[in-house]
Amino acid sequence: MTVSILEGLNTAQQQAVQVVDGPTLVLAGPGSGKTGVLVRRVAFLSDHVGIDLHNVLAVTFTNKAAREMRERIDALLGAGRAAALTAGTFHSLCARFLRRDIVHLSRERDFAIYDTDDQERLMKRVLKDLNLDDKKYPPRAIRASISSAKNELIDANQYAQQGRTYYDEIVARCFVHYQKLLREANALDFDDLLVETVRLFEQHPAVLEKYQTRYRYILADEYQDTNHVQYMLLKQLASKYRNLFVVGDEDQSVYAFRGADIRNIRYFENDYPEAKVILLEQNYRSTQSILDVAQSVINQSAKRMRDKNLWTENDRGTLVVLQEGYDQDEESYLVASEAARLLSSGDYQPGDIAVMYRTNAQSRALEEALIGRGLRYQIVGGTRFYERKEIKDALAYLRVAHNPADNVSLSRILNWPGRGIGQRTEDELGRWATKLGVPVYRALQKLKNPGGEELPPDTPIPFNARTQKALLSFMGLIDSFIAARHEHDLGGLMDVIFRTLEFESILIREHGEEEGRDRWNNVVELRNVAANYIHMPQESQLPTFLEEVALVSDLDSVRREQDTITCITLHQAKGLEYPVVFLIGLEEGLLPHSRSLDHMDALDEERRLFYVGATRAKERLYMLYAFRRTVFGRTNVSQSSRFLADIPKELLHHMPKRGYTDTQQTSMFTNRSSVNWTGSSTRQTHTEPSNATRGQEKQRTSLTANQPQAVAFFAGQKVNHAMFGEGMVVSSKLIENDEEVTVAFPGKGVKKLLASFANLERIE
DNA sequence: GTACGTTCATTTTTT
DNA sequence: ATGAACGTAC
Repeated sequence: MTVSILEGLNTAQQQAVQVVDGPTLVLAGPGSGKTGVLVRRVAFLSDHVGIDLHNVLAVTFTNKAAREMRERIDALLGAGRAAALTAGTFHSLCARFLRRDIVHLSRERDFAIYDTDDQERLMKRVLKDLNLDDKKYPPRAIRASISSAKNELIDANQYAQQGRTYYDEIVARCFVHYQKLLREANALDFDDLLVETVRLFEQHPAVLEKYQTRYRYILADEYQDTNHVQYMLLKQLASKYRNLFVVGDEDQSVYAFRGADIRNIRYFENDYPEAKVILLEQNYRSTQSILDVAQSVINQSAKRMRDKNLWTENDRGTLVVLQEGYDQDEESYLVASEAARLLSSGDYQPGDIAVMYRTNAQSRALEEALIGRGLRYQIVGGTRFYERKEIKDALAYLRVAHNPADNVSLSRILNWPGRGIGQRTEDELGRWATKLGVPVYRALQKLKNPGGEELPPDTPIPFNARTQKALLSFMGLIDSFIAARHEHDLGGLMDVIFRTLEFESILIREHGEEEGRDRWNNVVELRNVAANYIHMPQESQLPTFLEEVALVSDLDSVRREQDTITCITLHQAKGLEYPVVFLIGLEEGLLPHSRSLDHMDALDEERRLFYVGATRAKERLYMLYAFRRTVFGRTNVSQSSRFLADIPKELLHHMPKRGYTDTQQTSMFTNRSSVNWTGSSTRQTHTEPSNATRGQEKQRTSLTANQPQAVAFFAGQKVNHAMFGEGMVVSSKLIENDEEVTVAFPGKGVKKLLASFANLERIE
């Protein structure tokens, strides 16, 4: 039995798998098989050491990783065995702990979980209450400051005490009030989930003891990405048995922006001086060529604690390709062409190919190019499914039905769909509720029943008759949903809500026939998710659903489809691997991102991001950048990424520049509205090219073929015009028997000119 | 209070 | 380029 668990592992891997007791730090390079090690270690503990998996806790980076771990354990040990294992992200685990032991917090059992958007809405309320100008103090920034403070386990009082600047003082005041409103709404934000768990453990040693005893063995993946709270949690949980097994790679630390601290690796060695340190340096994933390129970039990293010596027995493989596109459209066009070429060679399937980029915005041009080629693709992330407006609105109704104190959700739906309750009324309502010291919902209840208990009889109701009527009818709606919650299961409740509101008609009224339908389809998809909860007792369906919706990221639901090309951000790509990888947008300002240019640490993180991207590739790596790029509708000449300069020339196959392939053609023919932006981003895939797209392919081919003879002007060329003076050609294309030249004239703008009329003079 | 037009800010990256 | 936020007109 043990043999099969250790089979095919190298010495270091076997060593890691077989550690029984004591703290262990595994420093694992990319592609070193660390997931396999984690899985087999769990299997080993179970089958060789005889540990009940009920006593094992595995912290993973995504819920998807947890699910995959379970599947692989089942595959190794037999179906169902992994069910006993506790596995999940810090956030889901903490939510579970809190849910179970919430009695210790002086709060009701059920709490709402506020995501970033909810937090920001609440922050707006905070600023309003404190009479602060949200122009001067952007809710986003305040939210971010508070979030980082929480990640450092700094509470509002401490923040107030150690605040130095005036801005800190403002944040401190917001922090205090923000927490107050959160508690009133019976809500915890993302950060609170972790912070409150640490506090729970601090204040109630018995509770901590319970978990310490239960989780005799603890494993944590992606340790380099833990922040301070997470570090504390691990420390608390592991302090009894000290069987903490962490796996990480400082070179792949790319989450400093959310508080991740690489130093946690060093702290680990301080906290557990007896820790075994195991290095996994052999890479099984990539070809030597790819690894060389990745190494040459990461070796320039400013300071690394421990130089790893990554090596592989894999073949050298094909050279890494470097190519410049004229602009982002051509860059994408080149990607699509090469992808199409690889696919037609028969060596690869769409699922073997991934395109990676720094920012989500970069996926647009890419998407158009892929559609233009009729390639199937999926965009991971982007606008996340659960962040779509229609989904959030639908969820808000469910959340209020579950927890009427949830003021943020209530305010979201107060006037959606429009029912004559405007800003004035909402503000008034908020003030009134504050005065009464109750959640808005309770205030509304009093409006409904003025004779009721707590309301002093002489309290004036601050609304006129019409407004009052609107508010009361809203209340009727909410109360009917609250009632429905007890009569129906989750799916039934959704049906009631969507039918009563006439959700579909609202969406169509607001967004028009086509987009409205798309949005409604998203809502239907949400409704379909309810089916997953059908086996649960009715009363726990809604809370469980709401919790999972808040904590499950889109990446968790990525289906690894074999027939779509994956488009994904570098961050999300961490931990994944593909035979073919395109890294696009390798330019100064993008990678490294402009926001990181002034900070050395941030710059280093960008470098690691590059490294992460490059090491996702197994067989073929393409690196692209564009000569010019349009950002915010403004076009600038760009410079290739400084990281490219760190790669020795001989490691690259530098593709010659192509003339400007007139990608304008593609955009012209691509009917933008046919691109479905509203569908669930990870689920939706472009299936087959529309007729229009097919026709376009034909035209495009013939155009490209004729172009060299026919086009007299090309991009980048300098020209002189009688009226506008000197300018530079942006693009040129054939129109019937003439040529339309787009020229940028400095100070005079971009003009479209017909070659036969404009009398353009070429300048060399 | 809403409907429309205009301005303006917006893009890191995520649980 | 796109969408949210603000202003003016009903």
